[in-house]
Amino acid sequence: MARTPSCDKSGMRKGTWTAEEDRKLIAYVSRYGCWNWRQLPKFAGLARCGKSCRLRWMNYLRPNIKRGNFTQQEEDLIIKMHKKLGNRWSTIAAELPGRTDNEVKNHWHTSLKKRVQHNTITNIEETKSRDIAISQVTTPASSQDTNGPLSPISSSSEFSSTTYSDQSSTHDLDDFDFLDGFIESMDQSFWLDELSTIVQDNTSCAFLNQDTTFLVSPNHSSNESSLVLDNDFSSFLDSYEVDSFWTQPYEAATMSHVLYNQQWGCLE
DNA sequence: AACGACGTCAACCGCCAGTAG
DNA sequence: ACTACTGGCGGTTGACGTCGT
Repeated sequence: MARTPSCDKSGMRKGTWTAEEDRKLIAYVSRYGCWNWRQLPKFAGLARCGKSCRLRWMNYLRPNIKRGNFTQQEEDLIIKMHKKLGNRWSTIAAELPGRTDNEVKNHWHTSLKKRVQHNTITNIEETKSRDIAISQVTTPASSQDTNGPLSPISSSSEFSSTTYSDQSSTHDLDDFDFLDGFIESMDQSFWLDELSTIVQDNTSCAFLNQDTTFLVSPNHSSNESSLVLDNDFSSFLDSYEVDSFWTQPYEAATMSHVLYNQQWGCLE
């Protein structure tokens, strides 16, 4: 069986995201989470591949993303960690609350790399000057004052302390406060209450088993309401020993957020 | 005003590791 | 052990804005 392409060439939008697409993605992920990025666009009503949605959410729409210029402290930390780790952008970004790996990577390539290269060249030149000065000092004919304001040694020391200062990071590594709030507002009782209401109203297709509560569609109505279990609905029912179910259609979005087990798996 | 060079950054692409069946 | 699939990562691209001539 051929592997399905990560992005469907036909009908999938590419390029810059519109405000409407952003709104749909925010609304969906904020409420239902990222239970499956590949399936998510269908439920969120987006003509995008899952990969594109994930990227947009992670790099731009996710709460607590810090926009704007990098602070001196952030830049120092990036330079220091890049020197230590290389191009491990996600690891570096993890030390910068609110910054994404993409943002850190871009900032490195557009700004910091040049600065570091320039400083390295400057440092080499200063080292050469210092060596020359030292050789002149050790020459019997020389009587220069090496502690003067233009001393290469003091200059090099200044470079070292300002550019590669080894400041210990005091960042709070727990950058997922928004998820804490998300979980608090959507605990298990929330889901069960929500579902019990639906079931009582008998307006949706749902079924229950001992451990898990699902809301599903048997593919009898519109395409929109039968996205997950179309192909193997009967075996799915069998596998969960369904006690009862209803066959009215419901909105696809409703179904997806009731799959709370996947929800917890995503957030853990 | 027009144009090209350059900088920025959102987004895409391909690859890889982990996982489930 | 193998295959299919997913999320994540880093490299790269291209659209857009800014600046200098």
